[in-house]
Amino acid sequence: MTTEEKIFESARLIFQHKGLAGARMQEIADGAGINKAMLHYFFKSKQLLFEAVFMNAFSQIAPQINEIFNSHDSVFDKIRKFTESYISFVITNPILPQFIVQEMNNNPEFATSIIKHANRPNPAFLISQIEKEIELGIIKPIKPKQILLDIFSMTVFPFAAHMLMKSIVQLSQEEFNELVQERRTHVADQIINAIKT
Amino acid sequence: MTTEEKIFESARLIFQHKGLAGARMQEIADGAGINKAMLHYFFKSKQLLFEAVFMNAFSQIAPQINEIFNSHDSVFDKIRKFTESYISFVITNPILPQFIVQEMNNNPEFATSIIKHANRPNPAFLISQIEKEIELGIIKPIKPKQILLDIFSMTVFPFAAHMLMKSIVQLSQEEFNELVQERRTHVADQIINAIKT
DNA sequence: ATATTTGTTAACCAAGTGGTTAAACCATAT
DNA sequence: ATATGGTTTAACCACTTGGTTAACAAATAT
Repeated sequence: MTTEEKIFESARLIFQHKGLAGARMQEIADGAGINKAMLHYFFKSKQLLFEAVFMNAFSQIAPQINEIFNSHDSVFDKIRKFTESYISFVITNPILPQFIVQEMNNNPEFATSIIKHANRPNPAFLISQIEKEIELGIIKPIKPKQILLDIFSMTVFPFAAHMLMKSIVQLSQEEFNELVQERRTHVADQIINAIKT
Repeated sequence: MTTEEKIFESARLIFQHKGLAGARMQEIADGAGINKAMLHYFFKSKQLLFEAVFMNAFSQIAPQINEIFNSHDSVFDKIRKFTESYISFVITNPILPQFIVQEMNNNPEFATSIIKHANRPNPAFLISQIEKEIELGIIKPIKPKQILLDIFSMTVFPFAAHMLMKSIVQLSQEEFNELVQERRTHVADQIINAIKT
């Protein structure tokens, strides 16, 4: 692993756990096992190092969404594939959703500007597909964007609000892990049951 | 408004927008229009001032949940009442969910210790009620805790992940506001349609 | 009236912050 | 071998951070 990679990895861990404001350059350097000056040698400033980490995180999340949303499956199949693959992915990267949510909220100007450049998810095709299936009588007449909010909410929230959910629903870590595994199919079942005619 | 209240209000605004790590004592003092020393005079330290704000936020969220969850309504009525009243509440306090979620994730030791003392929501009664209605054939056999996760996810996530949802689902602020208003009934409809036999 | 407690301020402080610099290190090309 | 380029470090710097102090003002109690 090159020094630059060691820095990036350490920065990723610390930024994702403490956020931009909570992270310390010295701590990132210690985590990478190198001198603090190297951070600036490779990444110029804290802000730019953070942006590298954030862009990387966001670019891991975005393409998956487009790939499935723009395929040629039926809406129900898309919902099944999306929740299945997305929850599987997030299970292996559980801090990612909360990191992206948090930094987009805390830094809205920066976040919105970044996302215009990145190939952000585009739900337009899926939305028109839902409208068609509503006309065909396959799906109940529900605003497509409400359905999208439902899907993302049920998929992502238990990870983004990990500690809050553990506390409110009174879950042990094992119980949480088990529920979240089951959600790979549960979420699609719930959504489809709710919207099918 | 007393000086202590002015400090608390200013601290609330700044902590909720920037988090514990991002907030600056000087900025809080400026917001309250008083000298920085007064913060320590009334609240001893940044950590304690933060905890006062956090506790207050959490105590606004928690009791509502218990009140509805432990009433004598049917499960479906509870779901309708909860989503309706909770979304209405959060519409008037839109930063609250993201604040609580963020600080609980960034500060897990503190958060879990706080919540033991506060009268945290207790879903035990509602869970046993769901189990009963499953046996009676009113509700499909679904793990009650999955249903709870579904309810909280669909209710809270659009607020907690405000910026992300606006970006991914491509919502203007007006569109977001409209959808969120409709969600007061939409969420209950979706959940009930998904779980009723 | 006067002592005492409570509220308020400006000035200060040590520790930490992100960031810089100049010198050293080290591989490789000449 | 040695000049050259990128890599790495220790020491440093200006500035910000949360927090303190000592003096002062303003109520309040005596």
